[in-house]
Amino acid sequence: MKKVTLKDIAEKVGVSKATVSMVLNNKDINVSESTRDKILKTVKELNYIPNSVARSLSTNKSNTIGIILPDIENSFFSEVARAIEDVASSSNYNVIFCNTDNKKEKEEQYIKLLISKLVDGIIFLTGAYSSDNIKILKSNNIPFVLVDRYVENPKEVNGVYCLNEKGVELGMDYLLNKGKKRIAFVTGPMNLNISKQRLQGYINAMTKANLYNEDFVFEGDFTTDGGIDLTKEILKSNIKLDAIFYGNDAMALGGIKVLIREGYKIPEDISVMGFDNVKISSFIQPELTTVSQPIYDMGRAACTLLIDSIDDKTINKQIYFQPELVIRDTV
Amino acid sequence: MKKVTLKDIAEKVGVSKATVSMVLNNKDINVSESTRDKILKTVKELNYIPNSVARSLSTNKSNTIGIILPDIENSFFSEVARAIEDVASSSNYNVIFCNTDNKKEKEEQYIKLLISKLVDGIIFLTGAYSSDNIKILKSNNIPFVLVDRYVENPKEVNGVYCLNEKGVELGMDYLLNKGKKRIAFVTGPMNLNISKQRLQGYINAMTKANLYNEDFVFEGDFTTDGGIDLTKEILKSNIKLDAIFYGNDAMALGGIKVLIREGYKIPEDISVMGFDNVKISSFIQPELTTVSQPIYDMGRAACTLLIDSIDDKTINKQIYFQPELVIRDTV
DNA sequence: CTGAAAGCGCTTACAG
DNA sequence: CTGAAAGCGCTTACAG
Repeated sequence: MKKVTLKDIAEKVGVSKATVSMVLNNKDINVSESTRDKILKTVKELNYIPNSVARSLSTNKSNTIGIILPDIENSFFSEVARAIEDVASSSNYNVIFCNTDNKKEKEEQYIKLLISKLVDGIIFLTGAYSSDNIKILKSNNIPFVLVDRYVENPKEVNGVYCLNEKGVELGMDYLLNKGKKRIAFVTGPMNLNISKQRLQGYINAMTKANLYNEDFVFEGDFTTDGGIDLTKEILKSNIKLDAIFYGNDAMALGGIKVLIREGYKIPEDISVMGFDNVKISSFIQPELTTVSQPIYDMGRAACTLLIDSIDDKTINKQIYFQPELVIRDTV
Repeated sequence: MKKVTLKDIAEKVGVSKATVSMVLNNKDINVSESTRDKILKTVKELNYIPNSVARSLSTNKSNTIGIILPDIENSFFSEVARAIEDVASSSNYNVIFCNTDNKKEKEEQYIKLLISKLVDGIIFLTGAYSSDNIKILKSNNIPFVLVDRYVENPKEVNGVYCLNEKGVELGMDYLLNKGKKRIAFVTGPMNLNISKQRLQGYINAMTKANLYNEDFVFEGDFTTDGGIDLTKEILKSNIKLDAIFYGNDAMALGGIKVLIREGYKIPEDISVMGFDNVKISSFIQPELTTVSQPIYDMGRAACTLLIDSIDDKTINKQIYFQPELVIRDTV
C-alpha cells in the first residue's frame, strides 16, 4: 500500500501537480471552480495526507517549534508547556519538548537537534547559567524567546519574565504586617538569576525593617525533596522562627510536610509562604499562602511572542508580569 | 548569512556530496582516513548543522515520534511523557506532544498532523471511547502503541496497561481487612475502560464480602475539582461511610481536602484510598494510601515497544503491569 | 486558467 | 576509494 502523493491525485484528476498544490494551499485564485471541486473530491476519496516534510524542505518552514525546559514533570513547567502548546496548535504549529535536567550540555545538544529539524523557533527555559547556548541560537539566526530565567543582557533577546524581587517584597510585607519578625528565607540554586532576585526581595524587606540577619538565609534547590531536607536542617539548627519563606512552592510543600510531621501547627506555631502558586498549592491542607506568578499567561505570552518573532525576525521584546499575593491558610 | 549545506563543505574539501554524506552517517567504510579527517575538520570549522528535513525526505524517516495525551498538566500524563522522552532521546528520537482534552476530534486532527509530519510512530493515550482513530492509525500503516486506556480488540494493537481490576481488589482487601464495611467507590468517567475495570474490582470485592450496595457507587470524572464536588455531595447524602475509595489520586486529593475542611479526621473518622500513586500523593498530609501504577515504567515500556515496532512493523504485543498497594496514612 | 521545470538538501544505488 | 545522477514530494516563479 503506497502512500498517495500529490502526483497521484494530479494524475487522477488530469491536471498538474502545481494546480493541485495551489488549491491545497488556498492559493487558488486562478483555478476554476470545477477543477478545484474535482481536486478536493479526489483528495477526500484517496484519503490524501500531504507530506509536510517535503513541504518544509521547499518552503524552509516546518511549522513546528521546540520547547526546552528542565523537567516536564515539574508542574510549573508542565503548565507553561500546556499554555505554549495551546497557542501553538491554534496557530498551526506542533511542539517538540525537551527535558534538560538543568544540564548545559543537554541544552546545547537539543538546540542543535532542533535547528537541524528546521524548527521555526524555540522557547528556552534554561536551567544553566550560561549564555553560550544563547549564542548558538543567535548565530543560527533562529527566533527564540526566554522564559522565566535569563542570563546576561536581557535587552538583547526576546523574553517573558515575572518581577521576582517585587513578588518576594509583596510576600514579606504581608508577613511583616502580620507581626512576623524572625523570618527565614530558603533560596533556589544561587546560580540562577531568579534565585538572586527573590533573595534580593527578601534582603530589601528585612533590611528596611531592620531585621536582616544572614543566618536566616538557607540555600535550597527548588525541589520538594530539597525542601524536606533543608527544613529538617533548619529545625535542627534550633533557630527560633516565626515564619519560613520558601523561594518556590515545591520547596514549601516539602517544608510543610516536615513541619506537620514534627508536630508544628501551621500557621499557629510557624507561618509558611511559598512562591509560584502552582496548582497543587491549593490542593494541600492547609492551603498554601503564596506569591503567584501568572504561569499560564506567561507561557501564552511567550508563544505569542515567538510566533510574532517568527513572522518578523526583527522583534526584540521583553515582557514583565506582575506577581500577586495569594492569601490562604499558612500565614 | 546563508546556511551551510553539504554542498558547501563538499566543495571546500574538494570531494562529492556523496562522500561527505557517507562520513557524516558513519557509512564511511570506503573513505580514506585523510579525506574523512578533512571533512570532519571542515564540518567543525563551518559549524555545519545537517538539514534533517532533507534527510527525512529521502530516508522516509523523521526520527521523531508523537505522543497524544489528554493534558500534559495532569501529573500522571506528565510522568508518562517524561519517561517517553527519556527513552526516545536516548534512541535519538524527538517527541512532539499533543493535548486533546479527551476530545475525539482533536485526537483525529493531531493524528493526521503527525502522519503528515512523517513521525515514525505514535504513542496514544486516548480519552475518547472510540476506535475510529485507531483505524486511521492502522490504515496509514504507522506504528503506534496504546497506553493505559484501550478500546476494542486490544489483542490487535500494541499496548501497555496496568491491571486495574486487580489493583482495586488489592486496595479493597486492605480496607476490608482493616474492618471497613461501608465503603464508597468513586469511579472515573464511565465511558473509559479503565473506569469500568476499576469499578469491577470494587464490585468483585464487595460482592464477595457480601457488602455490595449500588448506592455506594458514585460516578466521578478523574479530576480534583470533580473529587471536591462529588465528596460534598456524598457528605450531603448522609450515608454513613467507613471509607471512600477514589478511582484515582486526583479525585482523592480533592476528597481529602473537603473531608478535612468539614472537620473529619483521616483516618480516624473516615479512611481514604486512592489509585495511581501520583507524586503529589506523598506530598500531602496525611500522606495518601493508594494503589500504585508504575507510571514511569509504563511510559518507558511504551516507548521501547514503539521503537521496536518502528524497527520491525510486525510486532504486536500487550504488556501488563502489576499494581501495588502503597500503605501510608489515610487508612 | 493551467503546465513544465527548477529547486529545496539530503541519500542511495550504480559505475568506475 | 570516489563521483555523477536520480530521487524523495513538495512549492514557486515563469511562461503561455
